Amino acid sequence: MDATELRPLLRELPHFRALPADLVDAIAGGCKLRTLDAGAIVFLERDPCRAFFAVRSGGVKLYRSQPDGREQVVNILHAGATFAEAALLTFGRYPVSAAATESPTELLEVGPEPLLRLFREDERLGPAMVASLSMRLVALVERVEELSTIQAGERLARWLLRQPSRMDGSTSVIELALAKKELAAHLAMTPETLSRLLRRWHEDGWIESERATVRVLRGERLVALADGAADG
Amino acid sequence: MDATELRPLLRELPHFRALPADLVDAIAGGCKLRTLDAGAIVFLERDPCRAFFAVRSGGVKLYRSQPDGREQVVNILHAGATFAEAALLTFGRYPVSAAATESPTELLEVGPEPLLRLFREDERLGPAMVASLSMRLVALVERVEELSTIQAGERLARWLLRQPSRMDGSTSVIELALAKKELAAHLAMTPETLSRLLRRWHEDGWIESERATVRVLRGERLVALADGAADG
DNA sequence: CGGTGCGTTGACATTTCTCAACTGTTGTGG
DNA sequence: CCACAACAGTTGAGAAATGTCAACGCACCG
Repeated sequence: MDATELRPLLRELPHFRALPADLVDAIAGGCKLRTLDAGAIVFLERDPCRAFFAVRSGGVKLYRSQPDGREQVVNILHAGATFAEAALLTFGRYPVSAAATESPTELLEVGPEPLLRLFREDERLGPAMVASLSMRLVALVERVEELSTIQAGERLARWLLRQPSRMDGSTSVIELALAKKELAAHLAMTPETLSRLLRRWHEDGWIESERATVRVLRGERLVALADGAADG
Repeated sequence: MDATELRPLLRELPHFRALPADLVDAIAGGCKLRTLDAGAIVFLERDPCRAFFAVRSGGVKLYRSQPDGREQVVNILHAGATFAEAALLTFGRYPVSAAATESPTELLEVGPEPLLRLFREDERLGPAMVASLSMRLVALVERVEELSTIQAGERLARWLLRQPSRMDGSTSVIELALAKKELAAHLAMTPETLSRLLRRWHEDGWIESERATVRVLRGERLVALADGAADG
């Protein structure tokens, strides 16, 4: 895998999309490709930060291990996403742990030198990274907003509304990118509660749920729930 | 208020701390000082972004208005904090609303031109802003982690542990920077639940709570709760 | 001194969790 | 290719935490 093959990959990343070819080539020279099995650890929180990563295929979860042994999943990333670039530029230590969730998962590993050099040499990289960090910040703010809502059904409705969906006639179809167990944790509820919510909405006749697919027959119900309507 | 008076103020800001004096002077020339009463709106979400702000005195809350009229407080800022700088560089629109919470609240308003010029001219500003954004990102991740915990007492314990405190003998004293009503909203619980938790812990004899002051007599109880121990 | 709003308390309703059992799917090894 | 193990998901019953509603005290501000 040489720089020629890596270049189109890098150009897909939000941080580098706007950069000229020669700079992308420069950074491609410092990359390594890692292939992981599900469960493999990329790094642990508090590890010294040696590189940042881009997901080429598969999936990666970022999580924090809690003192009682539970783990809190902070984010789940798929192809095209990058992570830990901020840690590389600032803290020197990773603030979260990262592990692959699929087999195989291919990661592009970018060391500090090319990135730091780039940062100095191209003044467009700074604003680009600020932009991409800002978008994550906004996404996190939305997640906080979502979690601050007290009713479990409202949290789920809000989450569903923010998922990418395709239309099939008048029903919108959402493919769950997470296992239901993980989705439940993400929404601060138990898998049982998630299961019961989906069942109740199904019995009320306005969603269909099969495997990892949710079909919303009446979107206005979802919006009403997300806006705080009691779910009767 | 001329650049000479503004300079020491700017040097206190995380983004500009490391910059040489001449650049700070340059940016100080583009600043305005605004004095607000409690409740005054600084900007509304979706407003076009004209400037970013630094808090000189008083307090500012960032919040999102929800469709049903409730408002979700995203953050509360005091002297030394900056906000909206990322929006200024990237989105063109504010993602949240901002309003003063105290009378008087003094804000330093920094327009886009000096900041953008600085960004181009000094390659240290980019990494500095990335660093400061990263710290906010980490703080938000911690808040998500906090909110993802199901037990209200555990959420409160975690929040208390992250607050600045001064030691008084073997007890740590925490001054609440928020009204209890707002703290409850911040922790996704009702004011009643917050009140009952503090009372129960007081009856159990390991905290004292008066007005906006909480004295933790036995810190290990707090840590145990934050680590997921049942609160009996 | 009277209002306005925060904070507290109690009684009650409800949601949500916990625990346990069961089902279905997936992947593995014989 | 089948049997079996492991695990996600579902369901039910009961318990516990937390929200709701209403009333009251208390501080702060005009």
